[in-house]
Amino acid sequence: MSSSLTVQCSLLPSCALHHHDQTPSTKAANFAQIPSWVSLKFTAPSINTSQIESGQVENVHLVSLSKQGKLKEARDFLKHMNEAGVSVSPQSYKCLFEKCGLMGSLSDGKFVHDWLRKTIKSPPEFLENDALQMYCDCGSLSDAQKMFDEMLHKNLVSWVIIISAYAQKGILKRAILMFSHMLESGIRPNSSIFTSLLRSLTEHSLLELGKQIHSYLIRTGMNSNVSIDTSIANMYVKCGWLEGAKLVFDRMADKNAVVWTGLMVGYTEDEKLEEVLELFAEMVRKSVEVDDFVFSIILKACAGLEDLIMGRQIHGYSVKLGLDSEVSVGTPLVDLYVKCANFESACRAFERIHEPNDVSWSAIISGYCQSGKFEECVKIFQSLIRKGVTLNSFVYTSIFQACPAIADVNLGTQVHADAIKRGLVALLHGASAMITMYSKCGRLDFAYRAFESIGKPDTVAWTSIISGYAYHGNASEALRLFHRMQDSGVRPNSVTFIAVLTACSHSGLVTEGKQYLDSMSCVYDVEPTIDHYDCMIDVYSRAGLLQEALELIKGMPFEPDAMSWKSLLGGCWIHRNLEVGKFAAENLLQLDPEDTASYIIMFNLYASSGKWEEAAVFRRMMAERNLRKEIGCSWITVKGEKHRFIVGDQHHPQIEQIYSKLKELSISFREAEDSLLTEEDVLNGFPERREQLLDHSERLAIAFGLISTPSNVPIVVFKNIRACKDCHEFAKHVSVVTGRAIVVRDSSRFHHFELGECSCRDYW
DNA sequence: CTAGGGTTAG
Repeated sequence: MSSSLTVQCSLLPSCALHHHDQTPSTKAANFAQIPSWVSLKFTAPSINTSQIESGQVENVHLVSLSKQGKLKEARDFLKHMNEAGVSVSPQSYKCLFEKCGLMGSLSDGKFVHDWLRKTIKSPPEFLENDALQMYCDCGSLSDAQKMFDEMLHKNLVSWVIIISAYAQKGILKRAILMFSHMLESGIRPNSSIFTSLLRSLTEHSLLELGKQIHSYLIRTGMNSNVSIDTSIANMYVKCGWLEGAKLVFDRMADKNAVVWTGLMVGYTEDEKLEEVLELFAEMVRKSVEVDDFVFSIILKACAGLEDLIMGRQIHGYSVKLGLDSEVSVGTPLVDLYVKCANFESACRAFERIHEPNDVSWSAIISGYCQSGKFEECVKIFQSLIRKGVTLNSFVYTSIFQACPAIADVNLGTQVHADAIKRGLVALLHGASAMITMYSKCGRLDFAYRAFESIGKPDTVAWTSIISGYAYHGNASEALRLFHRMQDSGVRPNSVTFIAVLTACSHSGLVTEGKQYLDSMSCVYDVEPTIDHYDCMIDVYSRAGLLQEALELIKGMPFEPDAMSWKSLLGGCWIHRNLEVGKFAAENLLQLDPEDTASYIIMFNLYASSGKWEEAAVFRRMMAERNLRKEIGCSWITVKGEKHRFIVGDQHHPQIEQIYSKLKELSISFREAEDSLLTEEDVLNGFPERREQLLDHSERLAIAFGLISTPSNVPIVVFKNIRACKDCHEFAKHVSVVTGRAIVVRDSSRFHHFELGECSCRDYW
């Protein structure tokens, strides 16, 4: 232990913590191992004390506490150090101020500042500036201004801090006023103050101030300096004035890779990705030295364009320069291959990275998620947690997406708890993914609580919860939320309307649906797309208004796509309309011959009107085209363990009890007489002869739930395909005779069965 | 000075 302590101490001065990290880095974890009872009078004989300055261990511990964000403990420890006569190093103060600012803890920051003033008569100027920065970071400009006014030794940095703070807060007049005060007070601005100042101008509203600074620099002849011009160009990029940036850029005699990168970032943000490729080509032509930053941005552009060919060329170039194993190049490479749906290459690129960081991990984990490898995605995440690897909020979003895919709400809840512990849950992107996770895992109640816990939900969060209610078949609540969203001043976007129209469609709200579609453009300023028209076709079709649906298909301002015909076809099946069905299926088969829906519905439409020969054609076509992708199955989680069933399953250890339960339940239940072909039958091989539907996977799972869970909890069953009509009726029946609530999530939505009724009101 | 990862839908 003694030697390791010495090593850790020597790490201290150079150990910089990444500012964006919310969690301790792996290096900081070493400091964290120093116990809080660390001796204040350090006299252990085994330690070679001559190598350790007095107070060094205590200061290491103090830094450790502050880096972990344990500010309360740090305050206590300051007192202990004082009592023990150990002095606090400037480095420790610096760390404390930074962390207080980062965490926005004004009270802790003030305490530390008071402590500093109390214990050191004339603190070094840089510490004063750190305290000033802390007040600004905590958002208290009044405290900052007060301190600034009292400061005896204001230097250039002090001015930059306060002026930047006003600029960032959008208090421009004050920032400019302070700037002129600075000039009056005889401070001679050097180029670094301008680069710092310009760096703080990061949004459109600060463009004017940026222009003023720019013109000041021209007037005083301070431009035409590479670093100043670079800063100006990048300021214009960040303030959204790309043309201005380009003007400055074009006039620069010497251009470094930095300004090229900055400009490419600007074009990327403007979604002008082709131009980014051109700029890169120009860089190569002009033999500008490219660095890893250049690769980051150019690879991002390739990823955005899904241009695998160009991406591979640039990948090759980076290998030639020996840069592909750098995180800054390897990570965007991983993302490029993920976005181009080339998971194998993504893995290879990842393995080349020398020291993957949190960003690299989130890129590869998102890759697992996006290529449907949900189980592996979660396993990797769990192993990273076990190893104590630093992760950030981005990873959680991927995990929240994986949870509903593997239908594991327990896992989702654990991940949620873990994210709370790390203080990563408040970030809005993750919160929306979390709402969706809960709703897709069957816990709309938790989804709503998660939604409520967000202080100011944005459009995406609102859309998540509205979709949740639509998905669970509660249209009125979905629409109520949609209006609440507008009342709170949040504007709907294109996806919000998909959710709203879906809610209408699942509840037969035809008039409302049409009104929403028609008002999108003029009232909400959201242009409808083919997807919205498809939703409306679905509304008409489900409601049995097939002619209206057909007219909309013909009259809409888009060419119908596969979804248009699929929605119509679905309606034809619900309302048994063979004529329109034939027309819809012909079109759907042309646009997407792989979609099994056309075959199954057409088979059933013909079969139900007694035309068995015609029906057989579709069955044969489907068999010939070998359209069986995945096996239809259902599963239920009991005591944390997943039990999976397929049709006619005999493998479960309790299979006898399951079947006898099913027989018992079937006594009073009559199967539908025209027994039809279901998706489950098709996916699991065509049955030659239709027998009882007793052994459909959904029923096996429900029966198992009945015999293995307490009677007061709902039975939650997941299946990977759509519920068949008979099983749907069966579930209703079971909910009556057993009095149990049953929840079934099929491939498209949730069904809540209670006392013989389903929340979908037989629309699905 | 400059970079890389994510959210809502049928």
